[in-house]
Amino acid sequence: MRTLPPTGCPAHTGRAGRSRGRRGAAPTLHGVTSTGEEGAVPSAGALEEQRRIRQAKADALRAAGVDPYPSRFDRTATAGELHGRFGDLGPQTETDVSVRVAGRVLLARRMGKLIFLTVQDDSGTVQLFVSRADLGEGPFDAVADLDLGDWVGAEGTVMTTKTGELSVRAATVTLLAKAVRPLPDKWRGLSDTDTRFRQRYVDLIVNEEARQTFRVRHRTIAAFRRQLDDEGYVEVETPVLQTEVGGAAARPFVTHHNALDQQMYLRIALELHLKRLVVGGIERVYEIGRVFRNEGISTRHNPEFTMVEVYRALADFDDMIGVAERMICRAALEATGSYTVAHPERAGASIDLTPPWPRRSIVDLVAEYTGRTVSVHDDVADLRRTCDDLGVSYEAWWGPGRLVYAIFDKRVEEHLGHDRPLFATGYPAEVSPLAKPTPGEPENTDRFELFVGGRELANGYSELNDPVRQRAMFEAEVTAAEHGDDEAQRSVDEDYLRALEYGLPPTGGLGIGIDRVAMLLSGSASIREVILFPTLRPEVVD
RNA sequence: GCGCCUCUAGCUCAACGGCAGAGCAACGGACUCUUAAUCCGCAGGUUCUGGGUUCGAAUCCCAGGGGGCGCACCA
Repeated sequence: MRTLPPTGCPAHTGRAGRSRGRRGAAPTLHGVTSTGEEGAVPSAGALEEQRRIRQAKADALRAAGVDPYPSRFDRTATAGELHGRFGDLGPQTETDVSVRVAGRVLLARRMGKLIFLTVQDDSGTVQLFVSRADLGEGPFDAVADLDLGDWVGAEGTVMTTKTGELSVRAATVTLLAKAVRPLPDKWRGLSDTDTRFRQRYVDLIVNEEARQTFRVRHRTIAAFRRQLDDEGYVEVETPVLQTEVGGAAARPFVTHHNALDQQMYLRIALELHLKRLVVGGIERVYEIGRVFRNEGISTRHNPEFTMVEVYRALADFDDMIGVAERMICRAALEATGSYTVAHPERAGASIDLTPPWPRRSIVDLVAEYTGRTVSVHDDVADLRRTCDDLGVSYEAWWGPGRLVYAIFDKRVEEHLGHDRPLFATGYPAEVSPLAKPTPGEPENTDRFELFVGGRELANGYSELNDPVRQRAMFEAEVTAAEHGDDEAQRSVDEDYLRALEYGLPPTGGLGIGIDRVAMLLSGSASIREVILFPTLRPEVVD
């Protein structure tokens, strides 16, 4: 193992340490804190006191010629690498392997002339063994002067302590960045959810579960990309800012472009642009991107969330069921290593993701869970009575398709996918304006939704590619909007129809809510746990 | 939007009509193998804000604000 030359100056952090514990030594901390004691100014409180003290340490270092925020540090090993390479070293072993590690000081155990620092980097934690005999008095005092939260770099040799703890016996310790705010309680961590989300950086420092959740999210997205790449798809990016939104039923966010003096919207779905690309000949295409829906916030809804939408020429909804299954199964294996995941809401229960997943039509499911036989061919009056019986509310202008779907949505979905994922199929055309009708049955479409743990995770269908029928469906949406459905599309997307008129091949489409998959695979009960910075009310700063 | 719950030191929490407290963090000190180190000492408060009831309010009431959960919304 190579020993690195001592590029760091051993006295680096040592200088300022002399200001502590030595009578009459130059820049004392007290000299800096002696301001702001006026009676007119109320006590700044414990936080201000701690920040003042830490800032004074940084100022004292600077005055002594040491930069408390230096530029770089040559690290040769991470904590994880050290545990991987030296994890089986017996107790009280000294090696001559020299390494340079860096990270944030999480814990400090000061034992007089010996200090143990627990330092955390991206890969884990490792202990620094700091001896006054090794460093000399000044540098040692500087280490004693470090605060929890400071970033440090250390050069030293790999060793284990009497109790077998893998450590780096420090020859030099360098302050890399001074933290002037204190960390939360070192044992209890940070639990206030509002603070955890607003100050996610602190959450990530002190809560391993938070770090793990976002590792799962990253692996999920990476697995989706790999699977689609393996199947020959092209990843693209389409506009977020649009003058006309469509592809989903949702209220959009409205914004304004100054130079064009044009009202614009943030997209609510990826669908219509991706299908334009299939028209253009990109036969297998997908996008992973943020969509925005101006709706309520809940455990399962954030106003901006991430979807992957996938379109494949010459395929139908049945093919897309396979794509969805392969993507989510791969994500489960790569993110968690298992097809068995904890049920998000039922303590102790688990869900088995082993493919293939069962399929049922929504009318079968309605019959099973409500005991009612319904059909899009039923009279509206009969369906309304069924809704009344089941306590499902509806609007006067709804046709049979909306009524059947409402029964399924309100009384059935919550029961689905608790043991295994379930594909529900056979959705009414009235609620599926972009889906291709089932052959010989124009009131229904070749569409599916995937349910896991009572939640909708994915949605897909054989894409409607007949421009005449698509125009009729759009016009029906505009009518619905005029009836007060504020989630229906308000105008006919003429450019999209023009694209269809150039010929969209038979195409299967699929959309998966990535946040919900991340929730499932990370065992998170709230969508806010899987979004780094979820939407919150603005912080009140006083 | 509606209902219920919640807000106390930097963090995690007590006190629930009668002197606002503890642990950790901080600060001063002891300590050369600790593991949330330990020990001694010392400080830190607009009890979310504003009203009200009361001899007396962190505590009870009203209004407002932040947050959580549920409902509604979310093809």
